[in-house]
Amino acid sequence: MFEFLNITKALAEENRVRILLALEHCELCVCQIIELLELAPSTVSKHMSVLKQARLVEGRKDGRWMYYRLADESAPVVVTEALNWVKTSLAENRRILEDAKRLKEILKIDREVLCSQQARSSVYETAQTTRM
Amino acid sequence: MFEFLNITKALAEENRVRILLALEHCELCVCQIIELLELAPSTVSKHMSVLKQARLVEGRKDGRWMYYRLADESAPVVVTEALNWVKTSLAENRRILEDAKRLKEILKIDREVLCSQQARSSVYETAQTTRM
DNA sequence: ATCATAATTCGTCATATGGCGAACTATAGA
DNA sequence: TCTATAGTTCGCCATATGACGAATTATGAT
Repeated sequence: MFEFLNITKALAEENRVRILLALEHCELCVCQIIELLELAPSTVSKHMSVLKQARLVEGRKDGRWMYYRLADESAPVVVTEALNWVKTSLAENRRILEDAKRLKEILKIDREVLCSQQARSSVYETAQTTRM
Repeated sequence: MFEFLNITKALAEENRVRILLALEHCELCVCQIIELLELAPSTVSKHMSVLKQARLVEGRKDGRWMYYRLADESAPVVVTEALNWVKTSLAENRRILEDAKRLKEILKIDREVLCSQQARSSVYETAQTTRM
C-alpha cells in the first residue's frame, strides 16, 4: 500500500505529471525541466525526488548534470502500468501538447547556454527570443 | 488535466483506496463504510464526495440510505482504466484482504442494527462481539 | 405534524505539501 | 588549489487536506 500510495501521491500534482510526460520524449537534465516548468531549481529538485521515490523515474549523474528518465520495463508492474495509464490518458491534453512543443525548442538550446541563462535569471524571456 | 488530477488526488489517500476496493465486492451504504473504516460519518461522507467528484463511484439514494458503487463501463475510459489499475495493483494487499474479511462480517449485520449501534457510539466493539 | 435518524455541510484544528531563497555539496575547469 | 556552477537540502511561509463534532437536511415512522 505504501508503494502504491507513493505512486498516486506523486501523480496527484500537475507539475509532476507534466514532468513525466516530458520525459516520454527523451531523458532530460534538471535545467531543461526547470526551463520547461519555469519553477525554481529547488522546487524541481524536490519534485524529482518524489517521482524517484515512487520509482516512476530513474536518475543518472553525468558530471555536473543530473539526467532523469522514465522508469523502464525493469520497474515494478504497478509502476509501468501507472505510466501507461498516465500516457494514454493525457496524450491529447492541451497543456501537455504545448509542453511538448515548448520542449522541442528548449532542446535546441545548448545546455551550457541554457544553464548560464538561468544563472542570470533571465531564463524565460531569453529562451522566448531564441525561439523565433 | 483537471479530470485526471481529480482522479489521482482521489487515489492519493489510503482510506479512499480502501473504500474503492471494498466497493469491488458490492454496493455499500455509507453506514457500512463507516463501520469498515471506523471513521466519523462526516469524514466518510467527505471521502465519498471526493470519489464521486472524480467519477470513480456513483451514488443512489434509497430512502434514508445512500448507496455507493464503483463506476461502471459507462464511465470515462480514464476512470475505468484507473479502477482496473487500482484493483490489480492491490488485489493481494494485506490491508485490503483484511478489509474484505471484515466486510463479510459487516454485511451479516442487519443494517438497522448497524446504524443504531453507531448512534449509540459503541459501533466497533459491538460489531466485534457480534462477529464471534 | 412531530420525532428519529442517515447522511451531508460547515467550522475548526492539526498536519502535509508546494513554492521560494539561502546554504550546502559535488564536480569541472582554470 | 581555487573558482564557478548544477543540483540538492534546509528553513520558512502560504495553502490544501484529513479528521472531528455541531448544525443542517431529507426522509421514514409514529
